[in-house]
Amino acid sequence: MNDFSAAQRSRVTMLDVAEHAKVSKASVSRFIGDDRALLSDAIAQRIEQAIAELGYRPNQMARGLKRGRTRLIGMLVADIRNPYSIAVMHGVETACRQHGYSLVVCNTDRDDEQERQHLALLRSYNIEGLIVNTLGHHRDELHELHREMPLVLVDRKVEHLESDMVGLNNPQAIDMALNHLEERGYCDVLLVTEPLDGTSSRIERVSSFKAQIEQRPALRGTHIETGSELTAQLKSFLDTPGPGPKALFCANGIAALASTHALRELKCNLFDDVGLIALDDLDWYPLVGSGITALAQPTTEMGASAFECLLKRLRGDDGAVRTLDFSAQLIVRGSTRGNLR
Amino acid sequence: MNDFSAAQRSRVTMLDVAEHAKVSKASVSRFIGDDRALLSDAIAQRIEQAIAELGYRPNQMARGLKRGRTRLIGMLVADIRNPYSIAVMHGVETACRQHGYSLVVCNTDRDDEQERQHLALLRSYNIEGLIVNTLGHHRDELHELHREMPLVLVDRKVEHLESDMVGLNNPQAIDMALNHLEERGYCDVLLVTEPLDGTSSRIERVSSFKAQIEQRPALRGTHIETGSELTAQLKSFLDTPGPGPKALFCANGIAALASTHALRELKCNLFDDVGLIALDDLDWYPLVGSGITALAQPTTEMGASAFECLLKRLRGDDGAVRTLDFSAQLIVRGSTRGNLR
DNA sequence: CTGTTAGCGCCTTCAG
DNA sequence: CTGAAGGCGCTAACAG
Repeated sequence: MNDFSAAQRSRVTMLDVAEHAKVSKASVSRFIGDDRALLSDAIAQRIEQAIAELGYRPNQMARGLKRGRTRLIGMLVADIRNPYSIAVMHGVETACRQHGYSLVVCNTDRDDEQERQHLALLRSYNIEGLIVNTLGHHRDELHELHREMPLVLVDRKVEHLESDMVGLNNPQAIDMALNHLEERGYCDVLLVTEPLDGTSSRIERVSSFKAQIEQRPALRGTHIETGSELTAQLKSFLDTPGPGPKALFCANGIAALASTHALRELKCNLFDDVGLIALDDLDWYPLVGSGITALAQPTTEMGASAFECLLKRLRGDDGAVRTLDFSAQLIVRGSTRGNLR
Repeated sequence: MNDFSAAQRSRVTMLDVAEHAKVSKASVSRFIGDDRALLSDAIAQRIEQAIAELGYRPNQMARGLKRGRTRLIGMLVADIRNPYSIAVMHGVETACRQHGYSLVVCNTDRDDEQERQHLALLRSYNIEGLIVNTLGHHRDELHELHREMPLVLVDRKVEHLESDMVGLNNPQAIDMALNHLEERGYCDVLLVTEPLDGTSSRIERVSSFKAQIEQRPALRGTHIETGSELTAQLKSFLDTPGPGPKALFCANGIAALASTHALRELKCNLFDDVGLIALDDLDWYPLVGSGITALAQPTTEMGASAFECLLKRLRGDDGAVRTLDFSAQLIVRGSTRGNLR
């Protein structure tokens, strides 16, 4: 087996190609780049053949060094095990590839220090743009980066950072959920969210919820956060007599998972004892009890949009900051059938 | 807003630091690298301060270009939406970061052509090592890459490619599953797998299954693949009288998802009509019916091991090819309670 | 159209 | 211990 610690040096370089084809490096460079129009057919063919024979691959690092274009996009993700993030990332990756970019993903595990490090790291690799799906503390670093490259926020805002962002139209989604619950005869709604923790989308959802509940005399609304107390809190919600049929509204997939767990611990009959509607649409929603009604986010599309925002900026667009709000889609399943006993 | 298409050029470079600290670039370079022992305290401090004042970050691209070390690891994933892959990737990423490496992830969406492109791409970025979790067609490319850098296969082998690999001890896992089913009184086991498609781990699981069924007179075993016929095939399995209580054995999380879907379509009473044990342990397993019994893979650990294999090779280890087989862990839930009606 | 000449930012001999 | 000089692989003016 080879000694990789010293390897690399053997790779075929532009000079090799040039010599093999008996042309100058510049011509090879032109062939590689978009300047092929400036080459005679004869020479182009010689180069093409030399490249094929030698198995030459241009070194992106070197190109990047020279041109300042690495074709690398960075993405900062708070929690790589959150299906929502994965889905968005999938959209981003696909769009990247279609445009000849590659994606470097950094998972912060919700840790601020890791966010710092990753930010520094991405910068050191000369990424051309950054997609951020974390809390975005380290405002200074972020600002500095944003001076050097375009930036787009996904699902969460960062205060005092003027950048494009793509996310869900939260008020609209809340409206859809409450309309649906109301239609199905639920009166007493408990919003379950992950701890707010300064996450803008969570905060928005809670405040929209509160505001809209105010406007709907038929509904009563309360809200809690996931955590070790969740089961007890749900029990108390279910046991306390209310104005009528009860339903949970889970603010994302993680909350839905936790809530369903808790309901099972409470020996609830899913979902005859209590209704449930959840943001995000995970593949197991149909399998639980009578199936969980969902408000699906167009995650792939959102990821693609995030990349396209970046691309526009990279192409020189310096227009006003854009905010893209996507609409959720209601997918009705058994958990909001409404015929509660 | 700035013009990013032209930007970059403004970043502070090693020369800036050198001038600011009134030393030579070489000294700054030594400071950055591990040669700090060769610097006087006085000069080191001047440099340190200059770096801080200017907010200097070494350019990894340039370093990589010169030294052939990019601190970049590539990972090729067949399906980024498969929770197993994500879990492994999370392990890899964490290990990478702990050792100062970064991870470039490429998702092939199970497409051979994309695998090709991504392979070429990763090479062009001078990654130092590669983790492969795809079918690994394009043997030539892979061989060529493997001459240049260490390679480790995850969960699947590639014929004629002598490289380290980490995966599950499949025969052992099958043994655990069958033991458990037998203990619980099931006699008629249907293995549900994704289409084999040349995926070595799937093939291994099926052949282990067949071989071990032979050895167990108390069990009857058959197997099918997921696909549009799945529901019909399950129905036929359930309707055909057999030697005794029936159980499904899903060969991975995807198969478990599909099978559970199908069982619901068939109006099965989960899991009183039929038992179920599944490889992988997804977070929703406890939520379905009486809960799905799982054989969990130590995914994080497997990812970390994959990276450590790479690291050893990078550090010069040229010993024999290693194969790391991890053990699954049985997690018993309601789906194999066994008291079938 | 084609080749020559400088570097991009950094590391690494090789002399002081 | 420190600095000067050359080059990693590639691109971008310049000249022909």
